Amino acid sequence: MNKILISVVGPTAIGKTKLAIILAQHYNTEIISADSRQFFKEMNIGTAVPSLEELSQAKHHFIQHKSITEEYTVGDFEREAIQKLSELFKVHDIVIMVGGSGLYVNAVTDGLNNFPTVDPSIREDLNTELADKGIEVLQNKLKLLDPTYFEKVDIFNPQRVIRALEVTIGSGTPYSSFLNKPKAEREFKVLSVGLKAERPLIYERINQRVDLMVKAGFLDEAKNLIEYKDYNALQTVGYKELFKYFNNEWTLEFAVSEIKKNTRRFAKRQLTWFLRNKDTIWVEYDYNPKTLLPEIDNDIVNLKHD
RNA sequence: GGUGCCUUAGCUCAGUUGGUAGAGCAAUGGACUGAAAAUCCAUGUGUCCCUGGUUCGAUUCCUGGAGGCACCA
Repeated sequence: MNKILISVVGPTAIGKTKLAIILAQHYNTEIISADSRQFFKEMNIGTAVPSLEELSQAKHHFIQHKSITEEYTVGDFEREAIQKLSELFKVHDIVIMVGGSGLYVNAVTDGLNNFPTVDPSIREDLNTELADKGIEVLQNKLKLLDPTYFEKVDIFNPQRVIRALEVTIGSGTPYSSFLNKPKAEREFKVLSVGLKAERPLIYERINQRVDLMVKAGFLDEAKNLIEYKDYNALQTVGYKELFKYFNNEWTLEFAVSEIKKNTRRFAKRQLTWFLRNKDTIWVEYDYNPKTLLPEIDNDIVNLKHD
C-alpha cells in the first residue's frame, strides 16, 4: 500500500486552507474538504470557504457541492469521499484532505460502523417525547433496549441518547451491536498534520476574521437565508447569532461579540478532538514551507515503509 | 481645596457581627460513530488597593496614604 492521504487538521482560522494548497501544489495533487459547513453552496462568507483564487490554485472537492435544503449526513460524506478518493488514487499517490470537522475527518480516515438507515419520523417522535417528558424517560427507554450502550453513553446528552434509540427502535437491534464490528479497510495510509498556535493568537485571529466577515457582507448573506434558519446546515456559528439580531433579540454589536465567543469555543472543541489523535504531527502556524515540505516528504517515506 | 461614597476573581459585583471569601458572565479541562460550526459533562483561577495600629488572629475595626466616582466650592 503506497497511497497516502495527508490530513490537515487544526482549529478554525489557523490557516488550514493555505497549507492544504501548498501541499497540493507540492505533490501536484488534489484536495478533498472535510468541513461540515463548507459543503453548502448557499453559505460562503460565514463558513470561510476558500476564495476563488485559492480554489484556482488547487482542485478542491466537497466544497459547496450540496444545498442547505438537502439532507446530508456524515455517513453520506464518508461514502462519497471514499468513492472520490478511489478515483483520485488511480492517478495520484498522494491526496490532501483538509477540514475542521473531527467526526468527518475520522469518518474518512478510520471509517464509521455500518448503521442501518432508519425512518426519520422516529427521531421526530423522540424529540417530541424529549420536549414533553424530559430526558429521563428516554434514558429509561435506552436502559431497557440497549443496556450496554446505556452504560457507555453520556446519558445527559439528548442527541447521543436519541441517536442510539432511533437506531435501536428503527432496526429492532441494539445500537451497541453495530459498534465493534470491523470497519471498512482503507486503501491508503494517513499522515495527519495539525496546525497549532498559542491560544491567545488563535483567538486574535478568530476575532479578526469575524470582523472581516462582517465587512465582506456576511450580514447580507445571512439575511438572505433567514427563511432556512431551521435547517440543520444553519445551526452554525455566525448565522445563529445574526438571526437573533435580525429578529431584534440582540443588537448587532452583541451578536458580533457572541459570534467571536462561540467561534472561540468551537476552536477549543476542535482542539480537544484533534489532540486525541496521538499520531498527528503538529506544525507551528507560521511554518516555513521550505523547511516543512522536506520534513513531510520524509514523513511520507517513513510511513510507506511502516 | 472640602464633604460623601467606592476599591474583593479577567469583567460586573456580593460577602465575612474579626477565624484568609463566592455569584453571574468570561475563561479552562473533557466527552463524542449519520444533528458534529451540533450536543453534552466537569472546573473557582484571588497580595480582598497600600501602610501602620488594635487583636491570639484584620480582607473585615481604627490611623494615614493612593486611585476612582459624585456633590459642594
